[in-house]
Amino acid sequence: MANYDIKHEVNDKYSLRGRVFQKLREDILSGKYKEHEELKEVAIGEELGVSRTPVREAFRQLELEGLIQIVPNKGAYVTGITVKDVKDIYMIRSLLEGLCARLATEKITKEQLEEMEENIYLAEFHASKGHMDQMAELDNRFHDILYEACDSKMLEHTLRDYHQYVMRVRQKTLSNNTRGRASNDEHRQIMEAIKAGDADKAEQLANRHMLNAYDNMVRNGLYEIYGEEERQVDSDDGKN
Amino acid sequence: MANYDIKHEVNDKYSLRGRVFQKLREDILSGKYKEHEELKEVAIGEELGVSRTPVREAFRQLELEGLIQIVPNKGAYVTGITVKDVKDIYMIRSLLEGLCARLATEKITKEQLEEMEENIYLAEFHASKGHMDQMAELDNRFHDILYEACDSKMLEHTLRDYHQYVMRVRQKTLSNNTRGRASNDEHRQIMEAIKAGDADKAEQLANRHMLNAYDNMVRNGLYEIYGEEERQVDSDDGKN
DNA sequence: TCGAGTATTATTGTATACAGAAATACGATG
DNA sequence: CATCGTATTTCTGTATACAATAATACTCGA
Repeated sequence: MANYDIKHEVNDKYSLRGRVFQKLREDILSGKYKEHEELKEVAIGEELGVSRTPVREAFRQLELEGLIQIVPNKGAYVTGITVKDVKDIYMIRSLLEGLCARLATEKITKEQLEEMEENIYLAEFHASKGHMDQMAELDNRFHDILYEACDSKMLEHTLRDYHQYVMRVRQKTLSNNTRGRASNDEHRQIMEAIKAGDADKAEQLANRHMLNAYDNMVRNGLYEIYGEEERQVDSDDGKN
Repeated sequence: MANYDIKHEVNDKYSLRGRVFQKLREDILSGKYKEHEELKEVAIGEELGVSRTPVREAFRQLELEGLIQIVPNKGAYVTGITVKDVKDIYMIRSLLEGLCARLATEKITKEQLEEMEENIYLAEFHASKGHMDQMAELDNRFHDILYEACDSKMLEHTLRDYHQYVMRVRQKTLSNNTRGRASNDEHRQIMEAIKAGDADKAEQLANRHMLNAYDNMVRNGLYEIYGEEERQVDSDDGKN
């Protein structure tokens, strides 16, 4: 039987629809389109030089990703992320990253483990140099490896979704160096627990890692700036 | 600021696309379209008396829901659920339903609590009568209330997705009456913990509720029938 | 001046037409 | 008879045309 297990992210990057989808997602995540902004099919289409058809299809996908909301016969609006959403996501991620680490302890391959070690090593280097961009990228990659390593496409998919979602909040403004190092230290601990085959510890550490990231985010001003629950978040400093 | 919080399930049931989407989802979940079966746009369109446009848009949504997989320039294929997927989902749900119950303990409204009590009461009645259809419906509704009650649209959304996903497996073949009653008993315990404001207990009970449902599913033959990991699941008896 | 009702416009929803890719059938050639 | 290449067919991908709906502007009367 054929293996239909194409990498999820592929999403047809060579079709117009795929490109529109990716472009819009990026623009929403990067903040080009503000919360509650209306996206008009023709306008987007003209901007990207395509007709409404691929735009509409991309819209349907973005809606399911939770990035926009389509009101029938009215329009498509960029969904807002509230402070509470972010909090909820970190709660959920805390549990699921824990589970992921637990599963990864059993399933991780030698290659994945090696890439993890390398990732942590590299991150240390960049931390010492203050290269925040690379830090962020390595951080993302670390979690990605973990997601792959758990060997559960369901869990992987969910975690990726959430991870991507909160990246909206992290945006350009990267975390401060202090959290960057602490985060990397936590990565190392998680890695070592996995390496040692201690699933319980790995789970617990991954769990805390998320909660720490959230705490840090809160301390760094998310709540001070956008205090009220209903307020929308524009950016933050949380380092996961 | 307008409240865009439309009910998630609405999905535009009065547009052609919405109807196509729902119909296809139902047909996939009910097993009318088998795993790996190819869905052709024109065929579906003709069957439902609509053009390809709404069908295509529905396809894009179904893909994101994970029910079909679209291969560019080739076609749309019904995705398979492996036994491992089901297992993973129950693991994930166990954690998240626990969290959901915990949150609900704080946030549940009087109306929701009342509906829950009514639900359990009714389910008891139908259990005694052997009305399996109603039991299944009430079971779904119980979890739905819980999802609403946690007051977290992120969590609610994720749980609904998973819930729907495993319903594919449950399909027509409903659980045996024994599990139905046990399940309802567990619902009652969860409800009572929530009512008593005991979040820890509610979490723990909801947690176990999922694991029990999974165990029951396994005992009822899921693994005996479709023993190998890679095998696709057609149906089962798990009662969540 | 205000408001109800209506015309107008803008935008989404759907159907269809056309283009391009993939699968299949077919036939020439060795 | 096998096989490669090419026509044919069947699909999906995209653009456009048309219909329906919602928002807006306008007119007329009180």
